Amino acid sequence: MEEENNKKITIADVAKLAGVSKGTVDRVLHDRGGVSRKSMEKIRQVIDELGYEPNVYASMLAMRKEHVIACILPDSIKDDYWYLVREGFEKGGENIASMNIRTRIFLYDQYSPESFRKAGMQLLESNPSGVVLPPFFKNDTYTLANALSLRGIPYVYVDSKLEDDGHFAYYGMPMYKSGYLCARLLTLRVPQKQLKGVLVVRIIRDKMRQSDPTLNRRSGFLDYMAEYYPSCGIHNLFIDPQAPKDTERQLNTFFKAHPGIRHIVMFNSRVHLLSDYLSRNPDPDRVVVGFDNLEKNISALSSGLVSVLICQHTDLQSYNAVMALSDYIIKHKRPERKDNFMHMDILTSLNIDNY
Amino acid sequence: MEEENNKKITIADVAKLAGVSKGTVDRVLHDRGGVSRKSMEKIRQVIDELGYEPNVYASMLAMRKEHVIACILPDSIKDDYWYLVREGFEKGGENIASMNIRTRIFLYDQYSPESFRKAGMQLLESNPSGVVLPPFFKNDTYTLANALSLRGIPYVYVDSKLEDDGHFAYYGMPMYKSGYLCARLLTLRVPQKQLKGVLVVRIIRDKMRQSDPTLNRRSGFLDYMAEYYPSCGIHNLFIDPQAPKDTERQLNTFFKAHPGIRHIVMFNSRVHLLSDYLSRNPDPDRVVVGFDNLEKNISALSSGLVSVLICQHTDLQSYNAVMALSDYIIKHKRPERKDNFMHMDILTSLNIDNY
DNA sequence: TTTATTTTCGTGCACGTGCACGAAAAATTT
DNA sequence: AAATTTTTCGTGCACGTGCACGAAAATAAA
Repeated sequence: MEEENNKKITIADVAKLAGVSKGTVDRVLHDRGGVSRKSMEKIRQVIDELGYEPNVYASMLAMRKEHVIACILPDSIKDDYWYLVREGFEKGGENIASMNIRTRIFLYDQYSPESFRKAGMQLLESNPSGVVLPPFFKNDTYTLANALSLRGIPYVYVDSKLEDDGHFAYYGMPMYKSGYLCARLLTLRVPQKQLKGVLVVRIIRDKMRQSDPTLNRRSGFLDYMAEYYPSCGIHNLFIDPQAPKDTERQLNTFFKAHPGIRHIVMFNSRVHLLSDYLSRNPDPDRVVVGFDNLEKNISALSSGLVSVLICQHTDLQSYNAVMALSDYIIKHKRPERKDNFMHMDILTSLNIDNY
Repeated sequence: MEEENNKKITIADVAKLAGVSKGTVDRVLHDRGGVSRKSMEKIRQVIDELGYEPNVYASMLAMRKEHVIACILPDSIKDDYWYLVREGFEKGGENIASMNIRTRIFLYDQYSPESFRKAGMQLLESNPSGVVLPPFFKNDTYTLANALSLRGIPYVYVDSKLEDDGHFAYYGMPMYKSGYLCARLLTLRVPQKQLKGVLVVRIIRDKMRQSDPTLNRRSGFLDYMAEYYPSCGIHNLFIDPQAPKDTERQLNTFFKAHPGIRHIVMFNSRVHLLSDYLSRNPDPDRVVVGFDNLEKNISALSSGLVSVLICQHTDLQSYNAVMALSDYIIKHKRPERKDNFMHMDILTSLNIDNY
């Protein structure tokens, strides 16, 4: 459409054709004010007449500001769920390092809202050009989001998302659907009358975190079961991640009481907590479905203890978030879609390579 | 590790500390010769002493050359396999357009090696800075790859790969494994004695293309079947994509002769060719497994005609290829791994969204 | 009309690198 | 030693944009 004939159009070209100086063109390009209505209109017209597009390189070179993309995260051990988020963020950081955009991570204690607020303050002080924001404590996340909005700093939700429309983008998983899919994979090709019952293993957690996305997943799961296996019993077992011994004992007693049940599911990312029990009580007909590609889960999958993992490329979420922000910083481009739901990947022992 | 204290190190800094001019530093940075051994060593030393890293923006700004990334592709109709490759390539193109790197596609007729050679010549004439190269005609692809090597132009294989180590990178699928996985998904939770037989639908194709990657997939499939269902019969049916009527008739006669068979598989990307027959002869117990996320396949999946699709994110392959090449052009960085095998995605009707 | 104030705009340098041109230094030939 | 060739190197401009400084023009106040 535009004339591709030769050279790129520069600010100087626009200036000449509009009969002003490049300084003035620059002013309208950046809405910096101090331009008469008449010149502005003329310049605007010339700009899209020529199809002017700014030169990213020259722009970044001239603009000395050092950009920082920040992320606030629970201080997690390795191979935790949040560690995946972190890895993706850092991967993105490496990618844009040569673009002169730095990344910074602000950690907090996931059992202390106080520490979250503190980390949030530090994040604000670092004056970032963009923020990756996985919601944890609902209210405090709101507060932080508002503070960012106020300063005109774009923030991207990952993992889950608050009811807030001021965000720059969102990368996460369709939680409800993932539960639905989970139920399907758990019961695939199992006739109705043959399904004796299902065990849902859950975690005793303190209620600090006001919003737990896996609850939606649970709804999806229960809805599927109600639809296709209405008479199937759903048993809940609450375990404590800190006490593996107890877990194994609890499972033992449960299965002694319900020998017919061979379908197990966990809605959070810690299905690997069952590994000990499962490996000590092998059963070829058992089906175990879990979530998320933690290393421990992956190895449980490849050793056959877990049948299927449903993954959401947790690391890709934060990676995409970083890239979207850097694209905005560099090219002033927004992502195609504001809310991006990741694909649900089905992992079995046969396709875990190259994930 | 390096001192982050303040400013970025520039060529001028290096020059001063090495006691030379920036021109000389530039010469060693680009291996342009004309530098005495002594100065060179000194400069090299200073460079990694200071941890100098070139400024991408300044570099690209100063270097006026217009970069082109090219791709050579079969001239395909929409919703063909190659169309996915093309989409990914173009997507990558949009992404780097603002970086002043253009993309160009050279099309050829997939039934004419002659046209491939012609397109290859044109590609060379366009003097690209990088090439995305899906092998088709084996020998001619070799010839082209050699020509590129000779000119120092990096080329990236996608889809499949020749036995050639001069390539810059490779993005493709583990074909053998995908066949293995396919067999598993086809027979999942089916007891040995219950499996009456399997139908493999294949395509009569002219043998122009000397290398057909789906043959590897077939081996993987057969190996799995031989291992887990040694007595299961594998039937082959050859159809002509140009003659849908014949296809339907062939399928009808086949299933009249083998009423017990309900497991169907296709190794190429055209499982949608079976849609007509399948929709006219519904059978809830039938299992159909195919490959690749063509639009037509996707809709066959979501309408329940096809049970499972194994996908390799064909578009991501060429997309990644473009990004890898642009990263090399801009930042002189090579991808982490030379040969990259894509993940095999398992698609069912429940997780086709957001793919 | 003159002066003060505000609005509008032009000029010019800086950003860090690539590269051409030609000068200086070293090596070779005469 | 002088002249010539080759090697080595320094200088300076260009790339396109951002922004500060101050000048010019327009407007308001005297």
